[in-house]
Amino acid sequence: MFSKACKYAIKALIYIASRSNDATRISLRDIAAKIDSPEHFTAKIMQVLSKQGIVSSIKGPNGGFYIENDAPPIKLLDVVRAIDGVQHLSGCGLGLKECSAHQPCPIHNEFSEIRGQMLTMLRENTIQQLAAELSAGHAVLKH
Amino acid sequence: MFSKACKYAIKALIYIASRSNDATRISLRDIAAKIDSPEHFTAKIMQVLSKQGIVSSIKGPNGGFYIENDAPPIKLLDVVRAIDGVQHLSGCGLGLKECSAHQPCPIHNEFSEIRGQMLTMLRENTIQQLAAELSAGHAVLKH
DNA sequence: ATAAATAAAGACAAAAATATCTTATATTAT
DNA sequence: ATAATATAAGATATTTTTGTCTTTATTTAT
Ligand code: FES
Ligand code: FES
Repeated sequence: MFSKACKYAIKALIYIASRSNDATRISLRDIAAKIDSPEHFTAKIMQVLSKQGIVSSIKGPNGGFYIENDAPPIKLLDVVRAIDGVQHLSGCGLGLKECSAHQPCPIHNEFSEIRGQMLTMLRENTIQQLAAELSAGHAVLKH
Repeated sequence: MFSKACKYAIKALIYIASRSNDATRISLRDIAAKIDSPEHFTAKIMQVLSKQGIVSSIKGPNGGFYIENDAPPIKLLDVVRAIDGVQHLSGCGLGLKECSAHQPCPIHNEFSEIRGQMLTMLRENTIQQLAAELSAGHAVLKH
């Protein structure tokens, strides 16, 4: 559904958000440990998120990643778009060059409806909301 | 969403079904041309489908692939399961080792609902039905 | 029988995704 | 200033997916 990179990105951001109320910076090592991801691979993903302005970072001792307290909510869709690209969420389910109701593939109607629900879900859910779920102990990021 | 292999498989089967009323065998070359797929890669996929009993084949001149007229309907889910595997449709959206309501990831509720709708769609739609759409000119398999 | 057509099988290659390792650079604490 | 910490960047490796090529086996038509 999503690439591993994208899953790591979402989990990392949720973890960071869940600890960003107290202005602490979260180190890469800590992130990788808490979401059970390869550290250096995660680093690359974080760099993309950082460049896109989705997460902030500070170098040096006590440095790390953080999300501003007054930052606007980060939609899941923003993250998926940044990592997997938009084509991933608008392309034809059967791989036609473009998805259109004009020249649809055989599953266009059924597929595009579900894809639309997925898009809605990704638009309506924010990293901050999900971080609250995590903080409340209602969810986990690793097993 | 689905792998390329799986997309090719679905398209190939729909094409075959759309021409299987008249007991003709469809050659690999014809399939690849009509669904715009690499011929030998498609061959491998067809072999998997053939071994799983999803499609029938006959060698030699005038040989090719076909679907019995009185064959039971092929659910899209059967095809996805054969090519991409079942994990693809039951695994956690964020990559946790297993998806469970007991130890859910932060997007479990939202994700599993959509995944369920996808499963329902794949169960309710059959290759034969979609082939009819194609035959009626309501859909295409390539651009 | 022979030749032609075709699926089947397997070796090989290329590309993409994922993962690891190394070095550079910036920042803070001492 | 120096050392320690941590992000940033890039080179390299591994794995998976996708794609290509070659050979074999089977069947039909002649
Ligand atoms: S054309 Fe295939 S999903 Fe829209
Ligand atoms: S636990 Fe993640 S989707 Fe169910």
